[in-house]
Amino acid sequence: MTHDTAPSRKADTRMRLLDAAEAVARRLGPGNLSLDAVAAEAGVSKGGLLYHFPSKSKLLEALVAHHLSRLDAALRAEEATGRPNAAITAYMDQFLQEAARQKPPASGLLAALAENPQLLDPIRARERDFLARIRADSTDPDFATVAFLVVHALRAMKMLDTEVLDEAEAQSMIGWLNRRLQDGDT
Amino acid sequence: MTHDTAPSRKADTRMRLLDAAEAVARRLGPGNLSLDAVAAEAGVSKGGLLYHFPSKSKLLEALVAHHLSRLDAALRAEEATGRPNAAITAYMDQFLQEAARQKPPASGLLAALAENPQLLDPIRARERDFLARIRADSTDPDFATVAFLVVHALRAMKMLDTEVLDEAEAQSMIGWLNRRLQDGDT
DNA sequence: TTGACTGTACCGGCTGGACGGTATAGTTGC
DNA sequence: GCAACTATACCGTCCAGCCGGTACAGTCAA
Repeated sequence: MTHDTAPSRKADTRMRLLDAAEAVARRLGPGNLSLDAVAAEAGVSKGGLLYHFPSKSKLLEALVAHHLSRLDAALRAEEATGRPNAAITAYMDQFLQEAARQKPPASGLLAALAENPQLLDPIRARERDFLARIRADSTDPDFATVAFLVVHALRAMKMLDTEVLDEAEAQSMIGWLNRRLQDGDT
Repeated sequence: MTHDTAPSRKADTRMRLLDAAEAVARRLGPGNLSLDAVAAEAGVSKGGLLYHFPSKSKLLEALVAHHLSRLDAALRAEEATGRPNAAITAYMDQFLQEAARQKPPASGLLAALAENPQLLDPIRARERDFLARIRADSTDPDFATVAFLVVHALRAMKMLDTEVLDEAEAQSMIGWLNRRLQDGDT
């Protein structure tokens, strides 16, 4: 029970706790996230949880940071090509990949929002940054902004489990935008 | 202090309570909405609050219903003209009007979501309904869907206090969409 | 090599406060 | 005289954060 072949037991437990927090938030509702429930879900005691995250706020903060770093890493790689419209294209691709993964990105984010809206400040800042980059390197800033907003809406719907458009419709929507982007009409 | 020129004291108090709930949700965060805080904000005793809404769940339900009825009334009126693209045009106009009003629509909705995501089911259903109508009476369903999603994104951002685009940018975005709709390009 | 000591990772019980809801007795205005 | 409240007290539950442990791996000195 005390072997340690994994790279880091600590990092693994941290990750399990973050995953557990998202699962619980999705199951019980963003406002009903309790530390006890998270600990139980992760198979860790409450003390153990508080060892890794000294307060609930820190846990939610980590949840936001984790979400951000995943998105950011995926984007920077794709965006580095430097072609025109690279930023918006990467943004759309990233969404498609994220959507294709079975794991619903689900919202520990909503739990963070429920507890303290300020926790989402980093996300707001990053989103503004994305839009600026998207407009900067696009051939048609207005249209690129439209594409950005469409992706934003699709993500928001997934987060809220809304499903106004199904998977296929969302994909065809993205395809439609991509085609317009390459045609470059004004 | 005890004048009563309004049509109904009961309805007035109900409205004040709903407004107070939204204000508190915005100030304390959606997950920190307490009945005591709402009663205090509205200048009503806790007993009075529970007289009108026998449980917190009922209050949140009423918040959702209130939001829905306002949106619906505004839309049906504008949509009744029967012209092509009437639905999506009405949807966009409605957003602009709502945005122009000083009152941030703010989200008692988020409070409802935090407590129990199922409370938003009526909103999801209505949103699906809107999209269906929008596609049905539009000259270019794909483009109408894009417009719908853009408005959706702008609303979501307002709700989350994101402000990625400012008022003027949002308006110019809507204007851009409107122009495309009237040109009727494929 | 052994025994004292240290730091890390984690356990689980407890407490104090917040909050939803109940109860009840009184008050005001139409 | 009833509907629409006010005022206050109270109960039970939930929950964040705290704290005193435990297990164990590594270190280092004698």
